[in-house]
Amino acid sequence: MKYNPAEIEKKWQKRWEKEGTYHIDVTDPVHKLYCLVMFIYPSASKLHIGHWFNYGPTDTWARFKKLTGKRVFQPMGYDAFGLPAENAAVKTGVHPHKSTQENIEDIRIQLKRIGAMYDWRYEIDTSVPEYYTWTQWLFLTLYKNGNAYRAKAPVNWCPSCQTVLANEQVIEGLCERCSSPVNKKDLVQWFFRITNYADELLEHLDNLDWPEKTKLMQRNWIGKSTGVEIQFTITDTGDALKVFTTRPDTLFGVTYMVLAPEHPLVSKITTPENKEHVARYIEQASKKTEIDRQAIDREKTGVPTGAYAVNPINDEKIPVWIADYVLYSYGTGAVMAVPGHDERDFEFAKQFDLPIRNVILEPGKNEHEPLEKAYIDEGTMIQSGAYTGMDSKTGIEKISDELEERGVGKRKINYRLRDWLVSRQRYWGAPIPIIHCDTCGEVPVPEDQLPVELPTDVDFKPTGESPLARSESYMNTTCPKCGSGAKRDPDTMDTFVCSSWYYLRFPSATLDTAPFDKETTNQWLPVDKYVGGAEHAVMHLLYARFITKALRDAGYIGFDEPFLSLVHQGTITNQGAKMSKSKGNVVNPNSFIDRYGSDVFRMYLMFMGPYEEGGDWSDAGIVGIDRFVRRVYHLIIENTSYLAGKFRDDRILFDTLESDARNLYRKCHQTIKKLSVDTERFQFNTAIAALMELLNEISRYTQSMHQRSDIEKTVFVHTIRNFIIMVAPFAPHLAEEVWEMCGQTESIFTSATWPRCDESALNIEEVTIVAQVNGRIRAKFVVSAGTDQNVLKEMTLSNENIKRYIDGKQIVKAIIVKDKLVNLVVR
RNA sequence: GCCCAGAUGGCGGAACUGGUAGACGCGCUAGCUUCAGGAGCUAGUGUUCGCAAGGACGUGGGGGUUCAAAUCCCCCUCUGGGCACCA
Repeated sequence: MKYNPAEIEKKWQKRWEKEGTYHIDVTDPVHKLYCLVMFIYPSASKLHIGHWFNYGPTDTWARFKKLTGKRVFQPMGYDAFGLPAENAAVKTGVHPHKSTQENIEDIRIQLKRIGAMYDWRYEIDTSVPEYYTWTQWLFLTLYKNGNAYRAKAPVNWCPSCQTVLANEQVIEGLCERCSSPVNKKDLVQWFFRITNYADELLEHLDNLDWPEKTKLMQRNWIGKSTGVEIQFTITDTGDALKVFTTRPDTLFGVTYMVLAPEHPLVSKITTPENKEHVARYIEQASKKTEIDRQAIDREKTGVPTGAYAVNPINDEKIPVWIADYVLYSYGTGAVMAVPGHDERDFEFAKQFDLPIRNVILEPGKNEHEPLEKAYIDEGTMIQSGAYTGMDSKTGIEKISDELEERGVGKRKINYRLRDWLVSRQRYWGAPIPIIHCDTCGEVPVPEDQLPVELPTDVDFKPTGESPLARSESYMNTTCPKCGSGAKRDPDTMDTFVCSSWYYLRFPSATLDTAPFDKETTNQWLPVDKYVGGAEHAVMHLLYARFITKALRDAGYIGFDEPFLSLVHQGTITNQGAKMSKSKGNVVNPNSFIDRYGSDVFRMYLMFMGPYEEGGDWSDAGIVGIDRFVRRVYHLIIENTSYLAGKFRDDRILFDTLESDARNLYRKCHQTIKKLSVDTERFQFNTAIAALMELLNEISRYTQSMHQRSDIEKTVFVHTIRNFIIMVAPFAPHLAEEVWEMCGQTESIFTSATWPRCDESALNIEEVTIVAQVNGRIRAKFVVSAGTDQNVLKEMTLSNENIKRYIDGKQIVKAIIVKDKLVNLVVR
């Protein structure tokens, strides 16, 4: 019989579905394990290799855990709101609801072909009212707790997408979606107060089993810095000018001040003769795109305001400038410039011929040498009044103390993280459940009036104004408070809001009275293993952590973190480039599934290399996995007479085994050990290699099966049964089929348990000793393990080839490592 | 510019706390088989010198530590990822 994956895979997928093999009863949390892959974005109707690489291996891990006795909950859903669907709709005229639902239909069929353990009864779709009702509930919950607010702020605007963007969605000054240059605009927008949680988001990273790289990215994004807010005084007006610095030790080196062009004090302190220049500069700065502003190699620009400020440490009068290298959104929007010890200030000072003062002496340098560039590290304080001679580290503390005592400074912590801008001027998203009333102001839609349904009869062409604003029937409503006529909020939510809480929804996917059942949620969450792309390191993953904490504080859940353990699959590239439609290098998995089957394809993806590294796509080796799978299939067909027969006995005593039965048994248990460790750690490539090694050994063993003794046949059956169970997570359909051939009637995933390693069989009995002379290998010999060091030395000395290298020489030293090597050092 | 990760045969990749470099697979070579299919089996396969025994060289480049380095330290090159005037 020939291995026919198409037939076998169909058969088992049908049977799993019919029997509900992977159904999980969420009311019973005993041995629960919540394994989650990032749900799918259904913008295109085809699964690509990246999806398979995400879902296949994760399913392997989940199946492994199931076999070890866990009750694995593995759901799947659709992140269905979002710009790509809407942009496609603008182009094709097909309504995004229609295209999204059609895509989901296609995608579901393809997902099922993977043959993963998804419990489809818990499927979710973020774009349907059954889901977004609760996205709106989430918004209102944050609103009630002061974590959602509306404010006017300079925000990122994508002129192509015609909407605002969160900071996280601006990549190098370009829109994350469409790569257009992003502008700043002053707009009233909705924000989530993620900065309230900045410190906790930073601190809790330490407890998470996440890739260090990802934690580091989040730490950098949060960007905590400790310093002092120092108050300078504007001489003419008496206004306080506050600046934040991490280097109060350089305070004696301040030679000018700089305000961000947007700083409110600018208009007040600018002297009449400078008004025109300043106004022109502000005008120009506001027109720049983020790219222009951020280009680091660009020359610094700025203009003096004509005002002066007084340095509180030495009463020195210094000029105040405005320049766009100072960001209004960070700290106080103003800086004290220390050109001697800050690269940016140095560059600016050079540009405008401002004085540069050396106040931190670099170790080994002469105080009177002029600075060639800013010295930004620690050193000895000089020209610093009473602080001269102090090391800068101490100086930071001492000067901070003095400023605090005198009431002109305060220690402060600043974060780079900004509040999350969640409103969007687009159509295909969850409407913001707020009503604007002329008398009552902002009024939240009462919960019992949710959902605020997204109307379908809207012209969603992007114009920069929210499409919903054009729908009178949508916009006009009554105020829930006073009953008079009022307007709905015309914006929709960032799709990252939908995905910031979906993991909470899964176990309660069908619940229609609440976003999630409190008890079930607290039992099944946090997610035990979360798998998805590293591109979400700071967006989705940070948002989800924040939402979890906010809901905890609102009293809905009893845990701090949503994802205890995180794995990122690597990226599969093609010819070195990320696969994308525009590059035309997308590889369609379907041709491989048709030819080799799902088992072979997913296993090949796992065998290609380390899971977390990904790699460049090549189908060159897939035949290797195909051969492996067929060899397994044929090996079992040829031996069913033993497998289904009387040789089943798991109580084999290793000590009674001899020769190759002993070796096979040992190999079997070595493999069990390796598979258990490697599969747990997502090291699928080496796990599969170990399975191949075991198969090679079994094949050799079976060549003389007919003349083997009963005990030898028993060892064979024992090994092959364990082998099938170990193959099962990697090639589930194949495993079911051969398991059935062995006379089993129930699914391997419900009837088998992951084998336990017989430690007594692992003792290595023979070892190869490497004999070296001066560190170079000159001979090898096999001895039994534990052979005495002196014996090893004697054997080395008497070795013919070794003799050639030591004759006539003096042995200075002999290094002998038990069971490993002998190294003779001769002169 | 700064931070992080990496570089191993013709190819994908293995290698525990420094102790046989190249597991496993692809490819290639030879042989055997077959109801000739994109099949199976056996042996070989880092480079190089040699009939062989056995040498020399070898983990991006250069230095170092050590009896011993893919592994530890320093410098450099390249590749991938992140941040990008955050004071």
